[in-house]
Amino acid sequence: MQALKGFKDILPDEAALWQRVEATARDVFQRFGFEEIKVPILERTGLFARSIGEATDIVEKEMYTFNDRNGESLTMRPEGTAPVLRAFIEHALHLRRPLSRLFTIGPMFRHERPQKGRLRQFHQLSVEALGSDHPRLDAEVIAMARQILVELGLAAELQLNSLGCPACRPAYRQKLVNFFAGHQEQLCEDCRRRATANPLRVLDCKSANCRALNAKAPAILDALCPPCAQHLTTVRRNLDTLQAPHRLNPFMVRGLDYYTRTTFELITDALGSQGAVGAGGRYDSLVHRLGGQNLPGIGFALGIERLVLLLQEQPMAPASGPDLFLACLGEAAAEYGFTLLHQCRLAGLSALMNFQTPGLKSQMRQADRLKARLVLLIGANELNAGQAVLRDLTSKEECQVPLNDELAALLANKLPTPDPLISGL
RNA sequence: GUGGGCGUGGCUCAGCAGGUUAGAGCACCGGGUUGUGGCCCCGGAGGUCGUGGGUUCAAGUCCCAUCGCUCACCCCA
Repeated sequence: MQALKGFKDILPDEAALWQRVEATARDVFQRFGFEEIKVPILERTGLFARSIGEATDIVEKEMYTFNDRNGESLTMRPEGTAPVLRAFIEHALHLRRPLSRLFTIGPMFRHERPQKGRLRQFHQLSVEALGSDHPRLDAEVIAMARQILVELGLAAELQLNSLGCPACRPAYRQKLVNFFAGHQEQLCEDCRRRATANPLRVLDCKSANCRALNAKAPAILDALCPPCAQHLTTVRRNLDTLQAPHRLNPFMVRGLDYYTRTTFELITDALGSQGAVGAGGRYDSLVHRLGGQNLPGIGFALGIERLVLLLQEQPMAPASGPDLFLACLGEAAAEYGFTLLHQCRLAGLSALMNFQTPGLKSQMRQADRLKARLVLLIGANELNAGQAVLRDLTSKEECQVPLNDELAALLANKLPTPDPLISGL
């Protein structure tokens, strides 16, 4: 038995990093006024077909889609925006606040060939801000995405582009089609196909010939209508105000059809061929397209696996172990220790003991390998004397402590330095 | 879907041009005088060499197939 291709178990060591990612993100979300929303993993297939776009790769060949027992076509969500917007519309959240700031954390599914930083079940921090088309919102959301990386101690380049709106993009698209039609022989095989199907895609082709040609192609930034151009300018100015350095990348294209105007990516070179740790953009007509009011919005997603990969490349602080290890010698001591163990836990300590009660040396070694801070030694002598030996594993200091009902509280007081990150949750 | 690399004890790997009981490091368990850890020393447990077929007197080592992992392409967080 083994996990499915592209599906991965997250073992405890790695899970610790996940917790750090989530805790950091939640903290940032909270400060920016974003609230959590939890939505289902399974949705009707039509939701994604309508939102992501019928002709996208995701919808055409990457979705986990199947019929349920009623014959209805269901899909494991390939991204977070569509389900969140569905819930937003279904529960009329726009009536509760003028601007809804939502985030969700969870698994997404795409049937792709796995590679570094890409799995069939992957996880995202997904953010949506609904109800405003103000460029300050763009800047705020983008700055928030960046801030999560900053607070994780990660570096990434922020790239920005605008894809225009229904007023200007179709015309630009046509200009591109015409341009590429006149230079077909200079395009790579893939791009000849893209040139008509999805001409924007040609712009981010990696082949040298295409890139050379792209440099001469009509630029989207020149084709933006005045409102879109103004929007982009203001977003950039606001990003500068927030001291969020960014680079304009007119060749940046998104894989989902619903984006309008602002798009952005957080790029790193440490993830193999997967450059983006996060990406997003504005989608001013999506809520309406999904059957809701005509409400603008903007969102982004950060790939948790990718963030964890980046964190793993950094020097890691050694994991901390339990506060206390109870080394019990003999059955009577173990019996006593088992009760004390529980009292210590109720008093707020993380505590462990070995139920088999092997030799003391063995238990000491175990305590050491667990990275326990204190060891309390209880044997027949201690039970008789009513005093046990408490050893600090780092300082090697030992002292006698009374075996009474106050002991758990006394031990809890001996450890006045809780981890600030954990206690802040 | 396409292409490359790889599949040996829990992990990282070594196994030379095919030849006796398949090794190491880490991790794990035990011991180094009777009740004290981290270093060191000694010992122990743990492997159908991914799977199936084939070649051969003999295959972890060669051939074929298959499965899986991995990296890249496509695409994407």
